[in-house]
This record gives sequence, C-alpha cells and structure tokens, in this order.
Amino acid sequence: MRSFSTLSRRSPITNPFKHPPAQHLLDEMPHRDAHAPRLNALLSAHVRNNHPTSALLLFLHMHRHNIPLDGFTFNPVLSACPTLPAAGFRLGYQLHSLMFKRGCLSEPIPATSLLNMYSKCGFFDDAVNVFDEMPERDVVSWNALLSCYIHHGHSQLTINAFFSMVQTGIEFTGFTLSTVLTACSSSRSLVQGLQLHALAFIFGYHNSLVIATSLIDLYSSCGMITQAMQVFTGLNSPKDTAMRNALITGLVQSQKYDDAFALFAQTTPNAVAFTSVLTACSDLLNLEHGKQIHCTALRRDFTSDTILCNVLVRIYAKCGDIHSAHSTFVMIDNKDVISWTSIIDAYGSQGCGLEALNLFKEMESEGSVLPNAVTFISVLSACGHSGLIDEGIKYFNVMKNKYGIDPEAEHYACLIDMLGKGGRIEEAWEVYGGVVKEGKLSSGVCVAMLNGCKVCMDLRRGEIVAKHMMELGDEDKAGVYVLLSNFYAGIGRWKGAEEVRKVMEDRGLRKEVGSSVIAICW
DNA sequence: TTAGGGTTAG
Repeated sequence: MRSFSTLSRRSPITNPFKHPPAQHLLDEMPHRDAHAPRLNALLSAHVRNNHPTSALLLFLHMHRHNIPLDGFTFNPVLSACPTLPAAGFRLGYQLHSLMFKRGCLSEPIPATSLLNMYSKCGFFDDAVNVFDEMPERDVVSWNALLSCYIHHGHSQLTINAFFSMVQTGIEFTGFTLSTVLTACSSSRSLVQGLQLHALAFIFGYHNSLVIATSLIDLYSSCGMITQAMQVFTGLNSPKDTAMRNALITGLVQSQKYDDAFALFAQTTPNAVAFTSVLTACSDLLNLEHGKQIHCTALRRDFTSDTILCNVLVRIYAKCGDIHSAHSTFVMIDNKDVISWTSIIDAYGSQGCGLEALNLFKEMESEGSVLPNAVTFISVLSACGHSGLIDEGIKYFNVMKNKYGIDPEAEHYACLIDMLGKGGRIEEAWEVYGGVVKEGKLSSGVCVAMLNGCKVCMDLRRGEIVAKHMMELGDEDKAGVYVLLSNFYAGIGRWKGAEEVRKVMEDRGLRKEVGSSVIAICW
C-alpha cells in the first residue's frame, strides 16, 4: 500500500493551495496543533466550496505535521473521496486504516461517513462491513445503510433493512421513509409502499415535499397515475421542481402525453423536465416536436446535459435521422456508457454494422467508459442485422473474456439469431443446448432458435423448441401459438399451421392487434 | 461533522 507521502508526490495535483485565503490562514498559524479545530473547519470549507483536491492536500499536510486527526478531520475528507478520481480506492482504504488507528470507528458519525464513502466509491461489501462492525449506530447510520443498498440496486434489501431497523427500536425519520419509498418504487413493491404511505400519514410526513415526490414516483411506477396525481394535487404547500418533474415523468410513463406536455408548459423547466418530455417525443416517434424541444433546450443552454443529449440521440436514431443522431452524439462533452450504447445501437439497427463496430472500437480506444451488458446487446444485435456472424462470435467472447460480463438470455438470443439467420443451425443448436443446460432459457432465446429452424427448414428441432416455449409459461400464450403457426407455415407444413390456429381458436386465444403511431404536424 | 425526492440505453 502506498504511503500518504508517496501519494502526494506522485499525484497529478500540482497546485496544493490554489485558494490564497486558505494558505494564508495556514501560514498565519504559529501553533498548529492547538488549532486543529480551525483546520478542520477549513477542510470542511474546501469541500463545501467544491475544492476536494485542496481538502485532500490540506489533510495530507495535517497528517504529515502530526496535527491531531479526529472525526471532524475525517468526515470532510471522506465526503470528498468520491469526487477525487485521481485518488482511487487506495485513499479510501488508507483513511480507513488511519481511522482505525485513531479510534474514530467507535463513533457513529465518522463511521457513517466511512460507510458512505465506500458506498459512493462503489465498494458495496466494504460499506456493509463498516455498518456491521459499528459498535454504536444512530438513525443516520441506518439511513446511510439504506441509501447504500438502494444505490447498489438492492431494493429488497433496503426494504428488509427498514423492517430490521424498526425492530431494533430505532425511530425512523423522513429521510428513512423517502429512501425506502424509492426502494419500493424501484422494485414495484406496491403493498409495502402503501404501508409506508400509511406510516407517513400517521407520523405527519405526508406533507413533506420529498416524501410526496417519492409517493408520486411509487404510484407512477406501479401504474397508478390517478393516485400519483392525487398526491400532487392533495399537497397544500407550493410544489417544487422535483415534484413537478416526478409527475411529468409519471404521466409520460402512463402514456398521458398531452397531460405531461401541459404540465411541462406550466413550469419553468429544468434539464430533467426537458429529458422527460423528450422521452415522450421518443415514445411517440415525434421528430418534429423533438426538434422543437431540442431548439428550446439549446436556447436554455441545457445541451451540456449528458442524459438529455442521450435521449436526443435516441429520438433522431429511432426516427431514422442517423446524421443528426451522430452530430448530437459528437457534441456530448461527457459521454457515458448510455451515450455510446445509444449511438452503437443507432447504427446497428439501421443495418450499418461496420460503423457500429467502429464506434465500439472508438469507445474502447477512448478508454474513459467501459462497455456493459447492454452495450454488448447493441453490438451483437448490430452484427446480427448486418450478417457479421464471425465478428459477432468474436465480440461475444470479448464480452466474456475481456470484460468479464456473464452472458444473459438476451446475449444468447442475439448469438442464436445471427447464427440461425446465417444458416449455421448446428452452431446455433449447440449454443441453444448450452442455454438450456444453464437454465437461462427465455422466450427471446426460443424465438431466435425457432426462427433459425424456420430458415433451415428443421422441423424436428423446431418442434423441440416449440415444446420448450410452451413449458416456459409465457404470459403471451397467443404470441407463442402465432410464432409456432408461422414456423409451420414457413417450412411448408400448412396442416400443422392450421392445427395450431385451431387450438388457438378453441382456447379462445387472440393475438393482441398491433398498432402504429404517426405524428401529424401542422 | 454523517443520511433522503425528479431524467437516459436492451
């Protein structure tokens, strides 16, 4: 492990005290040991004013000069850690080690700061270990644990931990309720969400803007937009931006687009509101409306917002304007994995597989963003659309071996689809067999394999796949029968196709009628 | 001095 002195020497940080008043204060301090509280206050000021590097260097200076370090010293430095990309995980571990030596871990406040640092830096297990080893926990420690769970996508753990917290006898706060409501919303846990709504009412938190916003999000996520609107209208106090945005998003999710646009028009929208209504344009494939909002976003100077631009890339791509999608993508200053995935998918779905692969290579060489499982679905799908089978197999292996991503059903479906469509039925069947063995079979995998069997006129295998599809118990039973019927028809087994249709009719199954949307602009 | 709500990709 590197020492602090080594860290400071090698660090790319070159200007330790770029804020003259801070340096001046330090220079003017003749007896620094006696002034540790003032230095701690200075540390906090650096963090509050968004100068984490200065905070770290002041901390290193204090450590080097044997100035007493306590909870008040560690808290601001720990909160600065997640914003210090150059520091890396070693800094967090070194701080943890120092806190242990100074006996700070027995106090709930610095221990909670440590938990939070690990959580925000992506070290879930370390964060939970800190909580487990805390000799004393207050309500904020519990709230930090709940936030850690939700931050790492463990909604059910959040809900369970809340009930453990209550059983322990800790009195929850509004912070607790809003965090657990977010977990209920993410996991669509309506029953527990309703219980929390009742608790919020009993304990008088229902008029809190934050709680009401969480409730709007909960009801919207559970498809109960009327209840979400009731929470919104039922609040007596003035609504804030986040709350209005929560309802705009809920209305978009519920496909109440006109209501969403109307509420948007009544507000002074920020980038989040713009993103929500752009999502509506994307759903509606309404390019003209999307362009108008893009222009307004430009005038309001919101186009440095990565999330907003990601939606714009999607709209242009979905509406077939690949050039605008690309020019929007190029203008994104801080491209994230969704920006890259969206533009790869844009080219791939237009049949421009080579361009999609070139973008993937560019993403790799640029190096600031790592591809994830979704990126590889876009890459594999791009290969499939363009018949780049060997490239597809290569990237399937790159995903596993280079990036350590375990293939999910969707990846297998892409692989089987491209092999089947390309007439490589034996290889597709081998992959399919592996998926069955692993217990990862999904309707998507079956559909891909069935289509491959259709292309290769392979009745025997097709019927095995059809049996698997039935056993999966897919909710869209009618869809399964239609696919099976089409399979028989596709290989010229008209009698089989007819029999399947007859079974459908006897069982009263009807395939939901497809629909299309067009936007008419006056 | 520690903790909470609204936005994007398959």
